[in-house]
Amino acid sequence: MEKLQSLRGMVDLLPASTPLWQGVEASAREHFRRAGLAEIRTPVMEVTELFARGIGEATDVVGKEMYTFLDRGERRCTLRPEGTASVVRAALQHGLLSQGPQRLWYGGPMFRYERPQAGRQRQFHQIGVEFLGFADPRSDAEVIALAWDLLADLGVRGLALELNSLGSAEDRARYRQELVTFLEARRDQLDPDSQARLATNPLRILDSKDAGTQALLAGAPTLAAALGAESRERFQLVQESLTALGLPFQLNPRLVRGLDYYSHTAFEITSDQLGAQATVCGGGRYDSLVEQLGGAPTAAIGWALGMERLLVLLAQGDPAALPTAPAPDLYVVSRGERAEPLALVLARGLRQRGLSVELDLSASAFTKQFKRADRSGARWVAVIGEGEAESGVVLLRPLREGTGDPARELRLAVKDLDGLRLRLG
RNA sequence: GCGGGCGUAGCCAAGUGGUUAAGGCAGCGGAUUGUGAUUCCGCCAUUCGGGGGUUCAAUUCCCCUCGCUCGCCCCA
Repeated sequence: MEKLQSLRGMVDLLPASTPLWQGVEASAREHFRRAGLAEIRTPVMEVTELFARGIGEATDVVGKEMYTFLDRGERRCTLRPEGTASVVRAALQHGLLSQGPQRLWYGGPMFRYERPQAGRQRQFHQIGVEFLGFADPRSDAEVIALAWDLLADLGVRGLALELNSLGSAEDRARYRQELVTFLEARRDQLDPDSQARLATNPLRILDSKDAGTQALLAGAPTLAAALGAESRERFQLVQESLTALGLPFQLNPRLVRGLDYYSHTAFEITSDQLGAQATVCGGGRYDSLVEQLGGAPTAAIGWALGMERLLVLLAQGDPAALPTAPAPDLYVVSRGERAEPLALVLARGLRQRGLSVELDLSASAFTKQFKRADRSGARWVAVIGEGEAESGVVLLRPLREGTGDPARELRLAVKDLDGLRLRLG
């Protein structure tokens, strides 16, 4: 029989790595708590139209990367490829925005049908932030600082913050026209990918990696020059706020980002330690999305952070700084017909009092049980053998500090759970 | 979707066209039926990702396929 395996690009997170995930999640939660964000959880599946309309038909994500299928009711469904569209949909559906601006965060799996490679899986995980109803340039800085501080707090080094402004929808449309006019005249000098994008998504040509295309772009009209006075001033204010916060950023005029809904501020936090997929966190302003999805015009900005990519960076840092699985407070060994039930009761009683207790269920020789006790990393081992069962007294021996010192061993009544709890705490 | 590299046990890994596929780690059992270092002994791949072909004979050569991996595209 063929071995059953997980689907391509869908990876298991094994016990060895879950403490690290939990550590990152806990840290993110704490940062969000301090900044007054509320968590929102949306379904991993939505009607396809949400993404088609929200992200943009011409984008690669919608065009070729979505997991889309018909359910039993013939509805066209899609596994979410990103979080923003769902969050906006949920906010509109439940009238959240009529209660005022929303500072939200979310986390969870996203799905894109792509060829897996370093830092990219088909099911991957994002933590994201969406500020709905905030137009002030300071909100851009606040949102970006949230990502930056979280990453810094996690100990990630060597990050760069890249920043650009895509201008208003009108600026973009005007620039798009200028760019297309310029490039159409030089179409044959473009690489094939860029030629195709000329019709579908011309701004994306700006961050083409093709050397010839980049050379050509050196003489092209720039996005920065196409920004209207208002957009320019706004971008200036964002930069001033970032500077006031001490965030070092680099202007990257070629930073465009693939999703249609971005406007004004666009940013990425990148690392040169990630291989081809350098972006750990990306985001920007999307002032037109809420309206596009049927709501009132609402300014908004957010970002998403790739968990897998972040973990790659953490793994490159100091291993000792990473969270590992916690050791139990106590390991209980027992042997004998009368002892074993007592050990079971003891373990449960101490757990009910808040201790973490691992119970040896092997019924093997004490030597074996002690080896396991030692390897468990527990601070104490509790021993119940025939003698202890007879007298109703459990032997507690320290396994870490004070180990080997008979004076540090304790003997307490098995039934005195509160007393045991106190000594073991 | 396209290109490169790689698939021998849970992990690392040697190996050869020819009887029983090294070794290490981990695991399990025992030496030690009341005590955790170390050490010692034993067990742990009817099989070399899967299928087909060549051959007297294939893990080894050929083809296909699947998977992993790196890159392109794109994104977190």
